[in-house]
Amino acid sequence: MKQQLAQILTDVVQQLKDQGVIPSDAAPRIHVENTRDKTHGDFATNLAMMMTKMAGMPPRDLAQKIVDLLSDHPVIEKIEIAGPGFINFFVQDTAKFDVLAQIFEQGDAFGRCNVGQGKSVLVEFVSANPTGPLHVGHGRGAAYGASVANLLDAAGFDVCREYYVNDAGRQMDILATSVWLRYLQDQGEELTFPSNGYKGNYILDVAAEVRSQFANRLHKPAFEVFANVTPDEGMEDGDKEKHIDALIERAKHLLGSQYYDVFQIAVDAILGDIRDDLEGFKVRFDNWFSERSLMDTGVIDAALEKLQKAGKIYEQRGALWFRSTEYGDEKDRVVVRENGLKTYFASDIAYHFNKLERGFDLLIDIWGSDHHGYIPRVRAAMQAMETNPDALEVLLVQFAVLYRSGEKVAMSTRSGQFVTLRELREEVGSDAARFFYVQRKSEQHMDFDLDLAKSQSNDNPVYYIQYAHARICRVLEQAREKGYSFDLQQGMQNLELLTEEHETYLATELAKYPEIIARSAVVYEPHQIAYYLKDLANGLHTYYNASQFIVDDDNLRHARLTLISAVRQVLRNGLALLDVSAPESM
RNA sequence: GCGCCCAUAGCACAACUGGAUAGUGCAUCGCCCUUCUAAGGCGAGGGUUUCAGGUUCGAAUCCUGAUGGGCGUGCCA
Repeated sequence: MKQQLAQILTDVVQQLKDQGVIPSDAAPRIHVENTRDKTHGDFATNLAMMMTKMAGMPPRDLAQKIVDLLSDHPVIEKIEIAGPGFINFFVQDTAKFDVLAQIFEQGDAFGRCNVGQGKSVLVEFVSANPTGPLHVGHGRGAAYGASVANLLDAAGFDVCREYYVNDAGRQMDILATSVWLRYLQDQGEELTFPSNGYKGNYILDVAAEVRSQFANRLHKPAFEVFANVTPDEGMEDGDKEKHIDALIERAKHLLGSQYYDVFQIAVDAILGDIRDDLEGFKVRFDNWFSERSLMDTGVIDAALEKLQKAGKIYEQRGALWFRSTEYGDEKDRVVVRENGLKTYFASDIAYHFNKLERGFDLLIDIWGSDHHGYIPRVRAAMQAMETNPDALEVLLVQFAVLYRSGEKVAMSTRSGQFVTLRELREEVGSDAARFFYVQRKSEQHMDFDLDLAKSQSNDNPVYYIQYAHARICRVLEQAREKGYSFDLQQGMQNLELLTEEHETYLATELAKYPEIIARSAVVYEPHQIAYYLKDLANGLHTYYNASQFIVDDDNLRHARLTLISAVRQVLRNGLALLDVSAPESM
C-alpha cells in the first residue's frame, strides 16, 4: 500500500515537471510515512513541503496541485490537505485486512524482504578472549550481534556469523601460566600467585583438568619456578608485568613442549565453556576463526608484505610501523615490535585481509565501545590494501553498567570478580536476558539492574509479548475444546465483519511488520523489533479485554480467530528474530 | 590536554532518521475478574527534549559553543 502510494506520487512529480511547476532536473525524495495520529489518516506525505522551494509556491497550494493530479484509487477513501501542507491518505477499512492473506500464505517467512539483494555479509561479534567465562558485558554484544545477523538474514542478505578466537598472544600465555601455577599449588607447592595472573575460580577447574590428564608429571618445585624471576608488584623493585612475563618464560623453559599441552587444555576448556554458554543463549556461529591459524598459514606475513610493497611500512627504533596517519589515524602504529613479535594489530590487519579474500561484500565488526579508538587504524589498513573502506562497518556496543541493590558493581576479569553471562542466564532466563539487552539502542549507555532482571518478571516486557502469544494459543485451544468450529478460509471471507477500532488497528499494525524489518536491518537496530512487538502485543491485549473472540455467530468467530491467528504468526516471527521463544502456554 | 560517543517525565528507554499535539514501561493515584489465563485492560497526573546561539516552511533529531557523564589516547590484547 505504502509502496503503491510512493509510486503514484513519483508519477505525479513527473507530471509536475512536464507542466513546468518544478524544474525538470529536480529530484524530490518521495517519502510516505505512517501517521502517528489517526485523524491524519493512514498514510501521509510531506512532498508538497519538500518541493515548496523548488516550485516557488506555498506548500498548501502545491499540495492542492498534487491532489488534483491524483487519480482515483480503488482503496483510497479520501485525501486531505492538512497542517502546513501534509497530504493525508485515508485507506478503506476493508483494504486494511488484505495483509492477512499474505501472512497466512508466507507463514514463518512473512516479513522477509530483499533489500539485501543477496549481498554477502560477514558479521563478526563477541570474539571475547578465551581467557575466562563470558560476563554480562559480552552478553550485550552477543545478543545485539545475533539479532543484527538475524535481521540482515531476514532482509535478504547472505549472512555469515563469525567469532574471532584470540588463541595466540601474551594474554593466552598468562592464562596457561596461571593454570599451571594453580596446578602446582594443588600439588602442594607453596607459592605466591602473581598479581597479574588470572585469579578466577574457573582456573582451578582447568588446573584440575591438567591434573587428571598429567597426574603429577608436570610438577616442579616452586623455588625452581620462581628462580631469578623479577619480583611482583608490591615488592622492592617489583613490576607485575615483568613478573608475569618472567614466569611465562620459566614455565616454557621448565615444561618444554608440555607447556603447549597445558596451553591447549586451557584454550579448549575455556572455549568449550564459551560455546556452551552461547549455545544456551541461543547465539550460534557459522565459523570460529582462529587467530593462530593466521600465523600458521602465513596470512599475517602475506598481509604485511602487501603493505610493505605498497610502501606503507617503515622501520624505526627496531620496530616496523604502518603509516596509518596517511589515512587519518592519529599516529602510525607498530606492527612488528622491537623484539620481533607481531602486535595484535598485525593479526587484525591479516584477519581483515583474509575476510576480504573470502569475497564478502560487507564486513560488520561488532566491538565494545572501549575499542572505538581502534577503528581509524583498521580502516586505514583496509584502505592501504586498496579496498573500499566502506565495505567495513564497525558497530559499537556500550558496556552495560551493572547495578545491584542500587550500587554499581565493580568488575574486572583479572581479579575474577564479575557476574557471568551464565549466571545471568540461569537467574533470569535466556529469553528475558536476550530481550532486555536488545531493547536499548546499542550505542546507548545502559544500566542493567540485576535485582530488576532477576526479580520475578513483572518488569521484563518479554513476558508481556510472550503472554500475548500464549493467550492466542489458549483461545484457539479453548474454541476447540468447547466444540466451536474455526475455519481460516471462512474467516478470510468474512473479514468485512471486523469493524471494531481494535481490529483495524491490529491489521494496520500487522501490515507494518515487513517495513519494520527492512528499516531496522539497514540501520542495524534490532530494538525497533522489540518496540514493535510490544505495540503489537498491547494491541492484542487491549482487543482481548474489549471483545469476546469465541462467539456464537459463526462468521464473526471465524473472522476474529483468523485475525488473532495472524497476530500470533507475526509475534512468533518477530520473537524468532530476537531468538526469544514463543510459548504456547504460560 | 586532544579525540570519539552520549545527554529526552522521578527511574529506565522510544520517537518511522528533519514533520503535525514528543511516546512506552516502571513508580504514584483511581477504576475493571461469576467471562477465551488479571503475567491483562482502561483512565489521571507528570516535559523549556542539559544550557546558549544558528540553519529553514518546520529541530529531540543537522551545525557552533558551553556544561555534565562514559570511553580512548601502549612496541597490551
